[in-house]
Amino acid sequence: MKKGRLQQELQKKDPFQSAEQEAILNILRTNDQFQNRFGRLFRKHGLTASQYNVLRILRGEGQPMPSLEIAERMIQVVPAITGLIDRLEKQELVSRERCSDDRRVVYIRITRKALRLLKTIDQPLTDLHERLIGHLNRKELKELSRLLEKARTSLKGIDD
Amino acid sequence: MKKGRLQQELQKKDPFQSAEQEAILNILRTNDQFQNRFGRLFRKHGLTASQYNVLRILRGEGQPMPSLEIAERMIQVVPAITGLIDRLEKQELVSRERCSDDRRVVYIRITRKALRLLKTIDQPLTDLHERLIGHLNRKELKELSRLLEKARTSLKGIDD
DNA sequence: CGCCGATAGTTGACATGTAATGTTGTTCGC
DNA sequence: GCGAACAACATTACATGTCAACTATCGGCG
Repeated sequence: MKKGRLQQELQKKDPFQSAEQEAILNILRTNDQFQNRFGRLFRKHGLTASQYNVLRILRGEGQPMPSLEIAERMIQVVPAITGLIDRLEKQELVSRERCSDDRRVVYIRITRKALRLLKTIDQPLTDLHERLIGHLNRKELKELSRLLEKARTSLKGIDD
Repeated sequence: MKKGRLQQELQKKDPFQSAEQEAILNILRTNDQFQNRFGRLFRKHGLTASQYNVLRILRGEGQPMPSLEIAERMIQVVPAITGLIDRLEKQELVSRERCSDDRRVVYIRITRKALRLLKTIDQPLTDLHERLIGHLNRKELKELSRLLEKARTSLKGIDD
């Protein structure tokens, strides 16, 4: 894919301006396209990607957990969780339970209905994973994970 | 291709049983965290990431282009573009121009104000790229890009 | 000409993400 | 213990992304 003349002038350096930029654009682009596929799969089961993530976290935890802890694991800002839980509750996929010790805390519990739903998604999701990057061999997959993990190490300590 | 029952059983136990899943989660997670940083940077300049992308595409093209072409390059569905352009127009960063040949087509033109704005973002953005993955050496960056590009090749022909 | 299917955009309803602000309920210093 | 700082959520306002359905054109074809 060619870059526009103007852009090349403004960023006079390598063809791609920098290997850094190229790598980052590749991450963003790959993510977008993968997210698209996952979104479609989840939608077929009546969920959105975020909703699925909440449920997956709850199942993984194995017991009710506070909203904030869920938010934390989702790398997301807090306010979004409230509405997310609202909608999941409306579908009877989770329930809210006030903690009696500390009445500020709301525990979120996954329902059996949700567990059944997740079970129907497990296999199609695994298949999708396989189709999306199953053509990379094991060594490539490991290397990809290693590089991405290394990339994220820069995030510690950058506040701005 | 389908995996055997063996893999299915293994799959249920350890969340990271497959290297595929691990790699995909790494992509999603890295993307989230990077997007966060970029979002903050753009916001400081009064833009969102999507808005910046539209402007960057227009600058790269060097001339007015139809809405749908912008949407296409952004991997996004069409309707989102309309609102995006609306808000950019309100900020006087782009202007709409009906094509006289084919009156269905709307050309989007970037304004000088927007070009000036982009110029003030160029350097901070380059710096951010550098901070985010500058700690990977050139060989690693190239390999990362190669793997991600290879990963995306699976997207052709999957309609599901 | 006049109708039909395709194309380019727009609009509406809804889920989500972000920031800023408000509400309770807790805890801690004095 | 009492009041202020704190913590856990909720609420509001706004930008964006998704799908479905609609409008305005365009291009052919009879």
